[in-house]
Amino acid sequence: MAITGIKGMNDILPAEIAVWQYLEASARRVFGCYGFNEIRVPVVEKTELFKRSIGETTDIVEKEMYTFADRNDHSLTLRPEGTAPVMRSLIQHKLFNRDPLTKLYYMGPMFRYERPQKGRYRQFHQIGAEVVGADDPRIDAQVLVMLCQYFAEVGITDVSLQLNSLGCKECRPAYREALISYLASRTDALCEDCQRRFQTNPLRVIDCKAVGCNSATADAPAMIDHLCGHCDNHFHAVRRTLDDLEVDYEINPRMVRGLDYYTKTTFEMVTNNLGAQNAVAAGGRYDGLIQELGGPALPGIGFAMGVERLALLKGEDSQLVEKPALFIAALGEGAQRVAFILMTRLQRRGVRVEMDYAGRSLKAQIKRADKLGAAHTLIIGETELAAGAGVLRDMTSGDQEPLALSAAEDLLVQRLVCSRIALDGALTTRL
RNA sequence: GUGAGUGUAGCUCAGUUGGCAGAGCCCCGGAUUGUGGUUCCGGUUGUCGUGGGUUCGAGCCCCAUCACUCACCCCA
Repeated sequence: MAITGIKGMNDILPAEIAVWQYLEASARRVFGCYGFNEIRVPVVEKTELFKRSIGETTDIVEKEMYTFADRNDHSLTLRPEGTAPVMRSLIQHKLFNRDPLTKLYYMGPMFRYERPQKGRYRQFHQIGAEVVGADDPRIDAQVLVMLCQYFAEVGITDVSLQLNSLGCKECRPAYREALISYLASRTDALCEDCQRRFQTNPLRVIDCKAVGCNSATADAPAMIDHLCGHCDNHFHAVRRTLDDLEVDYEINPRMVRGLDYYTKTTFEMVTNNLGAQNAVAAGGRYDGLIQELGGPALPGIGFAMGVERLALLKGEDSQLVEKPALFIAALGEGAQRVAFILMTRLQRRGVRVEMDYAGRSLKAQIKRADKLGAAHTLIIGETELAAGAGVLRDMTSGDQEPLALSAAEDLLVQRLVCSRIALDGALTTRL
């Protein structure tokens, strides 16, 4: 019996890696423009970190974490999300002392023990960004603009940005009480889950998708109508800035977050094209988190995107697959020897080159060149070898021209590097 | 944790009332000397998820088990 992988933890095979690399490279490029720098933190942290940040009573902490004891009986957890580890690192290394405004991004695997389904896996990947040190509403807007630009640049268009405010520790408790008393008057209409949780986590009830709950809470009080003066001003300033920047968004007063640390501005990028899952990216402000984790009272805001979900939306794009610039088709032992040396020299100089090693017919070799998507094929047979000139075939047009073997290396480097720049140009304009 | 569905070639899937294990794609070779994409011809590929049971005979019927998928839930 062969050993298989673990449920919900997937291999990303060469055929699908092009999209992943594209999504990651695009994030680096776009986030870089906004002044973000990458940070890499471990995949494992002390369990306490997630309990303190995400919240003891959240589903993630209660039943979804991969928690285990190491050989010294310390409780460790595979990170279920990225913000808490990044904040831990920021506090530990006092990054806020080097720069009052810290902008970080990260990408990597996260782990949650859930039943896998479409767009939801036990090991999944996030690309996230965090800004620490500013509570200016323009920062909220900037983060949202950056998020929207990312989606535009990677060509994922069928999404919408949902915006809400969850208030702060000044105004949320009062709202919570108002919501509980509203819900208490109509518990009969709520689904089983909501009847249980309306006391512990009433905000979750207005986010419930059960039809009963949905209609029962239709005119429930909304957080955005109960914001304190400060939060209300902040929310309006964020909206005004987004309007100035012509960013499309919808206010969704029922949107709630699954992690306890969120305050004020919260948002989700949602889609209808992911089956039961509709969030591709989500985030918000977390003004109390850093202090809660033992750091200074610094405000923060950030988001995370699900890479598997982005990849599902993006789909397979053959244009993203790396193709050889050249295939060398050699016939006969002497030609194969020359071809292998030439191929290696070109590879050393940065050209993607392929050849055949099985001594196949010219027809079979050209067929393979076509299949690999090579832009050109250099044919070297006995006659070419004797004449000292190969035949360079343009695989798109079918045009062929002689190419002196003595000068082939330099000519091909020059030519194929040029075509590579043209290809990059095409990719850039396509965005 | 709950529910439903599906397991047959590398991939997508047929398989009749229980009677020799199939197709398409992929891969390999060929269609007058050494030229790809279209077409035509030929070929390779199997623990029918696994273990039991019924039967002269099981891919098909029965029991168990495992895996996967989707949904609930939750969320990126």
